[in-house]
Amino acid sequence: MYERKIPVDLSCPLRLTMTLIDSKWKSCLLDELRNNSMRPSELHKALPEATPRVLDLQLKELVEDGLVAKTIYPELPPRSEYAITDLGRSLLPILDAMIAWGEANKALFEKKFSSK
Amino acid sequence: MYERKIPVDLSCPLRLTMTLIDSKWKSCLLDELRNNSMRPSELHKALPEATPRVLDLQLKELVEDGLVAKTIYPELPPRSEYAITDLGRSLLPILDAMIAWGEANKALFEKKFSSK
DNA sequence: TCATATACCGAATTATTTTTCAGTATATCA
DNA sequence: TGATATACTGAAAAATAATTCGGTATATGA
Repeated sequence: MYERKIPVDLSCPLRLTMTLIDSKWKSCLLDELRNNSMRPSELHKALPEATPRVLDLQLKELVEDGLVAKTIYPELPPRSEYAITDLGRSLLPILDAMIAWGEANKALFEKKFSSK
Repeated sequence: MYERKIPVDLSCPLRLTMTLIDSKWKSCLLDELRNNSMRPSELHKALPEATPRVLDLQLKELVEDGLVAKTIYPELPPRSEYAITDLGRSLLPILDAMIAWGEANKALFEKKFSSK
């Protein structure tokens, strides 16, 4: 796994919160898990633009950070499930606010980003 | 300026909102500007860990995205000021929620990130 | 036996962001 | 004159994140 060379600054609570969720798919993963536990293959179906690899990597970090819990069922073929934790759930109001903001302002940015 | 090769997906309002603020210093810049317009040198004093270069680059993007407005005073030595716009201000409740979350959960992550 | 589904992992490559460094310009002040 | 402060820029390098590809394992069912 990648070892950071420049340490994250924790003295800024904003940076701390951002650090936990600002990877490409983390916020979407938390949003998907808000209602149900899901298996990796289901998450991939729900977020088809993400490669299974990146979901796997980011789920692992979410688990490390305590926002998501992983359960492995010792079956074959293998089965595992990811569930949001209470800590992860406590971020949902923030995600909800971002979703609402994005919906309210979507039109403003559609043109702008089409070229980006 | 860097030209994106992989386009940003706008169909997800969460991704849209994240995209606008998830650079290293953008959220901190918006937070600094909430009460007063500030000059680049003042912002650098307020965020001493950020290089002037990166603040400059990210301010430019915030201006492009309409979250911050720039005023240039035709004086010498040169003076310019950055102010948060109404659109930028509408993100502050989200930042406030992130700040509150970060403060509430800071202790949990202090050890974890000391090695990261 | 062979293909399938499932979850996972390693490593190389590519994409993106941030840092670093060396500049530009110009009035003011010592 | 020469140092200073201010805002800004270009370009290369370094750091970080994401993508791509190929491989592991194993029971089940054809």
